[in-house]
Amino acid sequence: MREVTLKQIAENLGISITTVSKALKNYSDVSNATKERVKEEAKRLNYKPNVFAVNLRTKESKTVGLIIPEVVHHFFSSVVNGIIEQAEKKGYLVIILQSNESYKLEKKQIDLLIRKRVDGVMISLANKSIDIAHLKELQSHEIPLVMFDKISKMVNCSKIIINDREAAYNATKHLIDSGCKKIAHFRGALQPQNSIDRFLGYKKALEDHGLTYDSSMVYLCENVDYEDGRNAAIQLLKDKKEVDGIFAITDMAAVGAIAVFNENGIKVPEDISIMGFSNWFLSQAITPSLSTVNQPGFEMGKKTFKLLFKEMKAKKRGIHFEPKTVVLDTYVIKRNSTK
Amino acid sequence: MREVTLKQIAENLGISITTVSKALKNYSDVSNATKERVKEEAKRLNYKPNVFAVNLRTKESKTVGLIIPEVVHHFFSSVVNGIIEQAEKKGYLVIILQSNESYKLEKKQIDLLIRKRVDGVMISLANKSIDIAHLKELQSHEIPLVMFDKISKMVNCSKIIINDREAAYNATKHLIDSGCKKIAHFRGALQPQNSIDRFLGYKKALEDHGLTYDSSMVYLCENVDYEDGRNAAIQLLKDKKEVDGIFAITDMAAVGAIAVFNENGIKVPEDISIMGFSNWFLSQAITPSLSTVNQPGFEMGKKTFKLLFKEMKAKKRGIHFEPKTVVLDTYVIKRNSTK
DNA sequence: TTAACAAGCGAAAACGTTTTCGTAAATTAT
DNA sequence: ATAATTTACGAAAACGTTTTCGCTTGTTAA
Repeated sequence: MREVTLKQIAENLGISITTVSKALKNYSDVSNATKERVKEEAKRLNYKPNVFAVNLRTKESKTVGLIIPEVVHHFFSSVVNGIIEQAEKKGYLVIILQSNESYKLEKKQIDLLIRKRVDGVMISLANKSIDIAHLKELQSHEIPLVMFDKISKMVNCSKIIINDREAAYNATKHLIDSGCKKIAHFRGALQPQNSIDRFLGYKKALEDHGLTYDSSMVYLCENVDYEDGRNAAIQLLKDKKEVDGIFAITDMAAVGAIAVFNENGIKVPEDISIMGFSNWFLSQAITPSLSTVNQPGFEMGKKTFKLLFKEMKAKKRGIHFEPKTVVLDTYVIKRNSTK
Repeated sequence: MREVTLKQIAENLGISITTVSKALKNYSDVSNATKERVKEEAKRLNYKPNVFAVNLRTKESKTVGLIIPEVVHHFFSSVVNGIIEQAEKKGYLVIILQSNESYKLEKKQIDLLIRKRVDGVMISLANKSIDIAHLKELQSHEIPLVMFDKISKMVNCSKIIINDREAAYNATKHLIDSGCKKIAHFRGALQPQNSIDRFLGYKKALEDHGLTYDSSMVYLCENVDYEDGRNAAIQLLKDKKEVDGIFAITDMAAVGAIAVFNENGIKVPEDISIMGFSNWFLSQAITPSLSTVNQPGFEMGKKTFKLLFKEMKAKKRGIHFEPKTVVLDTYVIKRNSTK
């Protein structure tokens, strides 16, 4: 049973391959009668164009690449969801790669995508990605690039982000408004822009509201996960700081902290208020439910692909595309971990 | 700036395209001297083979498809993680599609993957997939197929599963061993095999240990999520059943139930023991931490790709591959939601 | 009546690789 | 010395499309 090709159809109908190809693509120099005959035969034989040949001819793969730090992560999987949904609508498939927060791996995967000749790339940077040579390399191949969430200001491309600084400011302000005077911050690693921005938002909020910033109130959560949150909370208890509020860089870290306080008979929010970040879907399921900042992952994914699509389309038509930066809205969600 | 091709290299070196191609692939009928010259020039020009042409010629894409019910799901994202890691090691890229638990979408996506001429497909079925015509279609195109987790016995292909029935049996037995006499079950939808198997394991465990099975003790959780777990628990309270143990089909449902009991002053595990299923990574973070059954997602992903790889290799060599079914181990994890 | 034009179709090149087969030169065996 | 074999290379076909350009017809305008 051979694969059915244009040639096959052409022979069956006694016409040329050219005409068959044109008929299927509704070229105007094919008569309606022939078009119908061709389409019917194509359907009868269950013809499916050989994408390998189409790719070679048209020089596009109708495939895009996506690189994220980790797949097993609620926020990123939400983004993935938004991206593949939107991509499928436009007839694109998505190849997903994981950098595991490693620069070396990220570099390797960019190279993989270049070799694969994807039509575009979306990326959220690994924490350890200082160098951006690999992204420049990508751009030198004229492959459209869009960055989201964890971006680098050094790369000239479209970006979809939230205003981390403002969001963190509002989160901290929420703690202040609810009466907190001594607010600690569980911050993320030192490199990532969003970790820096959230820290700055926290600091600015304190300063704007007459609270003095104290660097000893800032605890480092390198991996911003549950375990880090636990450790930071334990350290905070050891330090015997007078703290009545914590702004944690992620919901996971916040949940870890809550667990430690629960175990030690410290009441949340009576003794200490806790604010998370991301609105992870189960932050409402823990006890007490977690106040947090909504971070719209699904929306970010949709928007990211949409922008990439526009850029790919512009490139195909040979017109210049000026990179855009889109800032998505966030808002504070008050639950029971704050007063 | 033109793309660099074999032709380019050949012209630079004054030799034929054939020889260049062979040199890069270490054919034995090219002298070492020429090989070195070619490789050096290739490196100098940063030559990258045009995959479109390679695909067309070799009839393979070095790409595999993966269809899962949902991306935003801890278990599935763990599987994805295992799959893409393993695939990358073997030089394959992974296209991920989401069926959203819809048969229609699943069918459409199988069709997409056929058109894309992927070298193999991995799938975990949507709940509503009764019909398997689309999978037969896939197989008629001689595309290797491996199913995992949510499988259909009607399809003759390799499968990676856990023994849901046995795992559920052990989970229920754990409740019985800890002294529970009246054990309810929060079951999943009626179609999926693993939902059926977990129910059967629960039932068998009761019967084997002198407890009578009572169908009114079985609550339906269609989507097996947090909300469903809450609703089932609320219904159970309304029913005023004398229940001292619950075996929930997923950790999510279990967590939902715990939340309801917490809110109603019912003590877990003193008043009622709760057993989950999956070992979702934060089931140890809630209060009380959740006893559950470990479901090895990452391992399942790795194993799934490995098996697919074997089958693809066999196909390439034209040798028959006999489908295998691999059953992965599970074990009960005792935490604080059971006595 | 001839010139101009439109409609409908096909030949052929091109995309860049892989692989089969042929052949000339160099080497070894007789 | 010739015959047999090995070594190293290249011509050319093939993979299945897309698209340009040219060639017939038949139709309309002058």
